[in-house]
Amino acid sequence: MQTLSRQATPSSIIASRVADLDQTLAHAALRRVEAKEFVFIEGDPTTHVFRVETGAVALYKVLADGRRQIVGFAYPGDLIGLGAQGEHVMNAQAIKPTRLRCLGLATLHRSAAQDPALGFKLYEAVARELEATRDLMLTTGQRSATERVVSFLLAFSRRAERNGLDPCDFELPMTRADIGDFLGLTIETVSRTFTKLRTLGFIELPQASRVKLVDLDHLEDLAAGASNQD
Amino acid sequence: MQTLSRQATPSSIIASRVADLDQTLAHAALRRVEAKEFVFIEGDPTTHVFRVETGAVALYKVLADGRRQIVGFAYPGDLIGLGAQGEHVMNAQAIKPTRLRCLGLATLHRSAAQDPALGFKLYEAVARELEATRDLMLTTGQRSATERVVSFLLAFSRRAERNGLDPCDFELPMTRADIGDFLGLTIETVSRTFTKLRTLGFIELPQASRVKLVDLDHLEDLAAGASNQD
DNA sequence: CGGAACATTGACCCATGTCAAGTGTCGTGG
DNA sequence: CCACGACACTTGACATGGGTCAATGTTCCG
Repeated sequence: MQTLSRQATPSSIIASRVADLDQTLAHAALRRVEAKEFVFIEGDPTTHVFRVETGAVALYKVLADGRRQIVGFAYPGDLIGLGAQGEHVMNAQAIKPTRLRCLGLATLHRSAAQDPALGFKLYEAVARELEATRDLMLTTGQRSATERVVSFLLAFSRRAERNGLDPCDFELPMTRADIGDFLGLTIETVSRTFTKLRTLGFIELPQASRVKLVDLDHLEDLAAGASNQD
Repeated sequence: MQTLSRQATPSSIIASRVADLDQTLAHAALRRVEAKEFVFIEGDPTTHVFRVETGAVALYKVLADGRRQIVGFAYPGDLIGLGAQGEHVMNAQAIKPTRLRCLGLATLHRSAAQDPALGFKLYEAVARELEATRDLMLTTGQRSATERVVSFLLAFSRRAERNGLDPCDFELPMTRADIGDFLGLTIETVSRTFTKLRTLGFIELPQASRVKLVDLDHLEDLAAGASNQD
């Protein structure tokens, strides 16, 4: 979820049994969902928290007329369903075949009542998501189409790097429509921007979903707002 | 902070000593800041959490070239500074004379280590903010200028109502620039939209900062996306 | 009373949306 | 193995909402 933000430093003062959550999740029930299948939808009672094991999930809200805002993508290691009170206020839909660990909320609450470190850890997890969401807001609220797309690619690249993958050659799990609904742009604008970046020689696109970042320096400049003639 | 979302239901399973936070804050040091004065700025070490007692505070991030995204306004009762790890990643600036209660983070962490209910309460507080931020994202990412401004006015109206004030006649504490930077619009567009709503007879503007909502029904329609010819 | 900050209004323009063809690409069934 | 259909993506032509720039009005405070 912390898609557009740098990694937060885990500065918990309390660091006793914080492994508990991972522990519990490791033994939790596994659930498989196919691409396009929902993990939960708006209005569902919040019964579980999920951790993505493999695959990817899009989290989004929709307006009455169908306009859609993806508020984040969840990749392996990310938690989803946290922070909802009573019922879900958004949809979680797999964008590729995905495996999830499921943790009952009742269990979680019971544990949190006993273990202060756990409550604190939940707090930190949500705080990181909040941070990521605010960064995304800065992007959709203030940046141009090119800046948005480049920020998105660089954020994805950083994530790949953190996970020990090649930060300059990766497969995007989501469609252009997903990227558009994430960044507040249309499919066409996303596509045109990709083409522009390729023409400029900053990226390569061997296939639609495969991206190779060729000129990091210039990309960083674009993300920072060059071409606004400084 | 939950500016653009409906009130979250306080469904804490654990509801023992949750008054502790309010208790502590009631006795905490009071700080006064003038309009335009900062409560904290980006990069400041996170030493305190604040609760707004009176006044209003804008929370915002800035891009290198000065573009600004306000991610939320904090009004009396709202907590600010929660969720930051180590150092602040945004600015908190009073938009009118404001009084704040200050709570040392060390104290807060110490309490959270003892009282599971407190940790859980912090979690819920941040979760509510996350929800509000995501709603705002839906607005800035997908809605037209008119929809954004109307959503903003209606959200403000609901807040007034919750606080026992007149939901249809209120004083906006922030400037047009603040509203623009909150909604991802320019000052001029905000101003023109206000004028348009006045011309349509949906609102009145006795002064620039005073708004009277005259035709709630039509405003609700606009916020929902009427005029997109349905 | 004067000036600074804020707000409004107008004219113009451009980035991005919209609409409409095309062009892959992939999976399925003949 | 190929043909077909369904999607996803790209590209082009055109339209427009909202940004930019500039002038004017308003409010408030010293």
